[in-house]
Amino acid sequence: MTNMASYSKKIDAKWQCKWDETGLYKFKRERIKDKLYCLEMFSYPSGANLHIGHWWNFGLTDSWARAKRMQGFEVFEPMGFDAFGLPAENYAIKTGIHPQDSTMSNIETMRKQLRTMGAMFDWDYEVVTCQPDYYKWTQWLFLQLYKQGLAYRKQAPVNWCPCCNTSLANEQVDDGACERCQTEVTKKNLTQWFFKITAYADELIAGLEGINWPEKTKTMQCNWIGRSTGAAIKFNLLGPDDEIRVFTTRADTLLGCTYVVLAPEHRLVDVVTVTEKRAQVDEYIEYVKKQSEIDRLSTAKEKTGVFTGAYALHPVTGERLPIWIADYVLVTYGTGAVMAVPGHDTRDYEFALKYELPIPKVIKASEDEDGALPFVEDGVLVNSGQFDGLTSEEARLAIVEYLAANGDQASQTINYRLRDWLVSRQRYWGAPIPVVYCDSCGIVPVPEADLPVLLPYDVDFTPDGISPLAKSEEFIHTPCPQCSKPAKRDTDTLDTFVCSSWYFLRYPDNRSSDKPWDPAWINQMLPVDMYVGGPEHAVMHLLYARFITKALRDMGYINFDEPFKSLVHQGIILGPDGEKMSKSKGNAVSPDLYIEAHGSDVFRLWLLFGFNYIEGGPWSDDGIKAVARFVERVERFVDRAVKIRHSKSPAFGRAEKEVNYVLHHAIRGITKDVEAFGFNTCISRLMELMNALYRYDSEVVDKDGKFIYEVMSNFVRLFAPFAPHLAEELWQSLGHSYSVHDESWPEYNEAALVKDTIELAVQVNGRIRDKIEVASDADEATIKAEALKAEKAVLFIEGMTVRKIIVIKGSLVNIVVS
RNA sequence: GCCGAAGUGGCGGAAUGGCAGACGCACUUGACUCAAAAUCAAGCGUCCUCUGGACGUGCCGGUUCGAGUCCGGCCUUCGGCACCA
Repeated sequence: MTNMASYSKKIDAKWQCKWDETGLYKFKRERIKDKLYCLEMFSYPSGANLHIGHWWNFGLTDSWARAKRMQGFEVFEPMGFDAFGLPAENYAIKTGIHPQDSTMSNIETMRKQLRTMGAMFDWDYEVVTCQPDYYKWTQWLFLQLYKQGLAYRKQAPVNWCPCCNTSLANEQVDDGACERCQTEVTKKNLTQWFFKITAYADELIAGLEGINWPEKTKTMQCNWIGRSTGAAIKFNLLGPDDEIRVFTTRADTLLGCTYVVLAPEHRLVDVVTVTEKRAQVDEYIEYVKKQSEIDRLSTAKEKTGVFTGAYALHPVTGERLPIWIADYVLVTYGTGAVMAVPGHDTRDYEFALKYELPIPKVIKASEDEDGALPFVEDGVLVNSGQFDGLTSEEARLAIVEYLAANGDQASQTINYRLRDWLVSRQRYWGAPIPVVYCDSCGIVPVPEADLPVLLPYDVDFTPDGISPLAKSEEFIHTPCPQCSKPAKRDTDTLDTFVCSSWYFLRYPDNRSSDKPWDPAWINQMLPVDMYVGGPEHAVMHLLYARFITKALRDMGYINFDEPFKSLVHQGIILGPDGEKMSKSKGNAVSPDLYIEAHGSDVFRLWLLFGFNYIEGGPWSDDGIKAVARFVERVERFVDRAVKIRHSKSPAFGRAEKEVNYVLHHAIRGITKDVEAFGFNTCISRLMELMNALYRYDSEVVDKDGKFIYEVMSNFVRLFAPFAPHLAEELWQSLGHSYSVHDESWPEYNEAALVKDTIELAVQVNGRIRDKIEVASDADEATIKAEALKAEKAVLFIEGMTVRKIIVIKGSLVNIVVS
């Protein structure tokens, strides 16, 4: 018996040390030509130990990257921390422990824990977003966007989370509630900084074409951007010299417009409302304000509105159209005003019925059909004067053209659902916005030479809706960079999504101190070849990162258009109860006990084997023992292979051929499956190979020990990405030299996959009746003849006429009879 | 309401239009053992008149020699969008 220690976490530690000492996974910059940038979404340093989600994301992606490394790629797999953000600040409010202190100590814990995972992270390239050497460049990024006019400040009603005490970007509002704490958001009028992501709306859609991302994610981004083509049409007011601009995708229904609706918050409401209606209108606006965002957006709710007493003029007929205000028109979409066509829009229809407004029909399904209203599809125009008889499609062009020619009253337009990205946050634990306000000079960006604008340590961050930095006298007061007169700093911090929208650019050049990165180097290292992270970032982070990349490209700092060439979303491992894991629900499962008991590779193997990576599912440890058993089987067989290694080698016979077949079948399968993150089948193939080896050992008396040793060596190579520590140990036990991870990936041999004889199923009329054994190179005629002789098949053929025989090579024969 | 994905044994899950349930878990039986554990071996979709056969991948239909897979219609679950003009 070879004296090998059986696998445990001691083996993990042993090899982790060795890897560190030998710098095994250090990225070799000179091999840039073969680089493969494999990135996992970096994590927020929360206090607790690593959870299953981290393992699932980092550990399994690492297995993918390890396979790639063995296939000859120089893998760049960095790790870092998205360290700014609310949880640390909230924790501080509760406990008095400063975010800086808790974050840095959490990071230390996580670093240690991540090392025990045994991933290939190259810590030389770590980034920590809350450190001045990182956020200096986050601020730099802000200044570049500002210079380009892509960062601007405006007063607007913004989403406000009363619980987080801060404003939120549109993307951070989920069903009218704060994405983070589920508190209902309210509106607040504030002057805030925005990034002009809308300037890239079209390109953000177009860029989706060329990247290897899940279709679902692309669709989500596309929907989020919400591009719709239509027309802008002007309605002059009766009386005041002003106009209402509306956006519509249905200019063809213009002649059916019987009133115009403004959102209650629309600028013109105040202008048009007549004196007699003023009280009613004001009252209505008050009523709307009191509605919650959720109620306001509910489609189920009955629409309400009020007549302003004013009229607009129909751009074609000149007819007087009453101007209403109603809550079903949103100030945030389009122009905040609509032309109401009750005959052909369900919402306008409902509203018109309720307030007894006329509902004419201007579109028919076809010339001779006459359906009920509202009819919302395209059709043929009627009651539309000169436009009668045109199809909707034709009319959309004709009507806009006519109006354009007639005093520039309309134009073709594209409208987007996407809003500019609000980046100001009234919180402490973030990167300060590098801007100074001077009474004489106005908005003055902090000169790049003065960066970083340091986040002060001693700050009262009690949440009261006022930015904590505003309460720091030492922070706010600064001389104006332009005129040196006393001025004040911006007291808001940047949305943490700003930090994470460029970190992948910093990793490869994380020590650069005079510029954020060296463009020549970054242009070689990027784009990221494989990006793996949760589907919850499908719009927010991934859209922001794409936008920032495109903006930086336009400024000449990088030369590529898309940051992430390929993207995979891992599934979510739920609690054993099928609910999302969370501390408060008490269904969180910690990996630690499993690792303590079985070692990190067994835990990793179980994650790989027990679930589908893309789908995830409820946690269960039912099979972890099976995996531990498998590992023991593997260890025992390594001993066995070493023992019989020098037994005499008979001719390479049937039994050896069978084992060889299973080996090459496994190589082929694993090579293909690992590519698509199909890890569970990879482990299955390895189990099959192990089963075949045991079968051989117990059935064959005259063993070919040298061959079995070779097979086992290949097994360990294939095993290495999935059980990195154990594989090193086994590799050593086999007598090979360090390191198995520097070995090349086995290649399969077509010839080994060709068996001497193969079993074919014999079907009669598509139902399996018998099996036959034929030579694998048998021709069709032979196979047909054999099939017709198959005993059990004959019973079903007798007395029938054979119509056709279909032969599927290597699989089956179907005899069609009648 | 619109868009998309999914639905396979008791369980996790496999199946380029070609032998459904690979690989495991759980379970049953046997070997070894004083016994247990471990290990090894066998069985394990349902039903029946059981050396065989019928049925079977959410439901109903279709295409095909052949459908879990393709097409049409439904049901359920999940995800996204939703008074978006």
